[in-house]
Amino acid sequence: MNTPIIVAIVEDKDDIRQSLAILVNGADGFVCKQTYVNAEDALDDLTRYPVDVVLMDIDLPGMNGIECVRLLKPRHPDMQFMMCTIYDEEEKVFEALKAGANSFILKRSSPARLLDAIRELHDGGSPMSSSIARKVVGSFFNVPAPAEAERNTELDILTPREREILGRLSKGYSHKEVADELFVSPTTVRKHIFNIYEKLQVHTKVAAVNKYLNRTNL
Amino acid sequence: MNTPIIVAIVEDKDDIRQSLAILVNGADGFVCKQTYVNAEDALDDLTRYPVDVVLMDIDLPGMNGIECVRLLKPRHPDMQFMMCTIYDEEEKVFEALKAGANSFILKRSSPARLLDAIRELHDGGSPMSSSIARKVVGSFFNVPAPAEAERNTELDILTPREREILGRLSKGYSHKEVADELFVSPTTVRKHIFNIYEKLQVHTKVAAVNKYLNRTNL
DNA sequence: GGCTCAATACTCCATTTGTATGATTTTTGC
DNA sequence: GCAAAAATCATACAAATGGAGTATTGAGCC
Repeated sequence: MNTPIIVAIVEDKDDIRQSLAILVNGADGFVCKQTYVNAEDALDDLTRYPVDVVLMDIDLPGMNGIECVRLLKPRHPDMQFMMCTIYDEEEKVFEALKAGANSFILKRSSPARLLDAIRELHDGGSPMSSSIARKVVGSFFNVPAPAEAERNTELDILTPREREILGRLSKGYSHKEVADELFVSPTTVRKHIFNIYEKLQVHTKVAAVNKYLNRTNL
Repeated sequence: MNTPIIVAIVEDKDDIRQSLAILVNGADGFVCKQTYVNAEDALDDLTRYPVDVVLMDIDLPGMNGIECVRLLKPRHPDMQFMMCTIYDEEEKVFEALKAGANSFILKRSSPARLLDAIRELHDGGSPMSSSIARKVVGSFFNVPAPAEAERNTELDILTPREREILGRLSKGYSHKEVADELFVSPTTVRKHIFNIYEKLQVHTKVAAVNKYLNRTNL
């Protein structure tokens, strides 16, 4: 046995998370030292301390597992994400695939099957529960139009001008730089920003930009 | 065991075809009375006498297995096609999926796995060898493969502590809030942030967070 | 006409942040 | 054990930012 497969678990339910950890740690060739009860913690920690395979629950309090994958995958393309779900909800599956998930299993899968799946995933496969695979396979038959991304309705309450300014803030511009670009006074920009903060219920640039970029609950 | 799953086999190589038939007929709940050595015969016969599941070789003399599926599937939408192939050739996989194939397995799969797969297929699943699934899954996530070479190496030059602080900044925290969370003085946090700015070549929080979140090209 | 809203603009003030310089203690790699 | 890297803290100053109040103009609506 050479180096074990390093596994992380993101699952809010205590019993399930612990069972999974025990299963993984009890098997030869696997080790799991990183478990998380929510996506926020996982995102933060896994960015800094990547692992080989992440077992990610989809339905998490706060940020869901799919969002978490969407943020983590670009940072660590080699990290493999196995989505764990109770039901094979169609939309979720495709959403997760687009976010960069590599594998899908139903929680009712047997322990042996789960371990096999982790190994397969680590070896470059994409193990999937077959009912989920059916949905994916079926999507090819009817040439699906790539669904457009879900918008953030919060931004709708902003005026066009406010969105324009917020967009520039998201690039890291200062008040003055935005003002120069839009040919208005810095005071005006500040007033707009103040109004934006009120509408979005934030108090800092970074928080506002997070909402603008749909990263509301990092 | 109620009604057995009726299986047909389309495979030009005598030894493989016969082994498969023996395997299927020897197992409880399966029966295979229809085997074909080419796509033309299968097309003709299966049109008149449909079965539950068809094990279809892709590389056949004359008409290939994919063409055969393309013609048969519309006539019998409930008939399930399991493509059997030696290599997981990418183009072939997608071509077959579009033709209406439901399942994919590599010929080197174990007999037990094959029988499981047939049963799953009949039960509405789409069992796939995981390396094939990987191709399918990968087709959804269109990151031009920053596999290893051109990763976001910028974050690698940060120390763990710096990444930790940057992570908190990305949530919209102020210097003081970060300091309180990490039990250090605000001065220390500011020093870290300053060092981060130098390494990332930025001068504001928003710009740093953008790099952290890989959003360089807004 | 009167009303509302968006966009523009100003002032004043307190706080936060960015930059610079310097220093001490821990950790880590060889 | 030593040298390098990382983490810690301090002081100081200038710039940027967040917050509050006020005001003018023009567009659209009833």
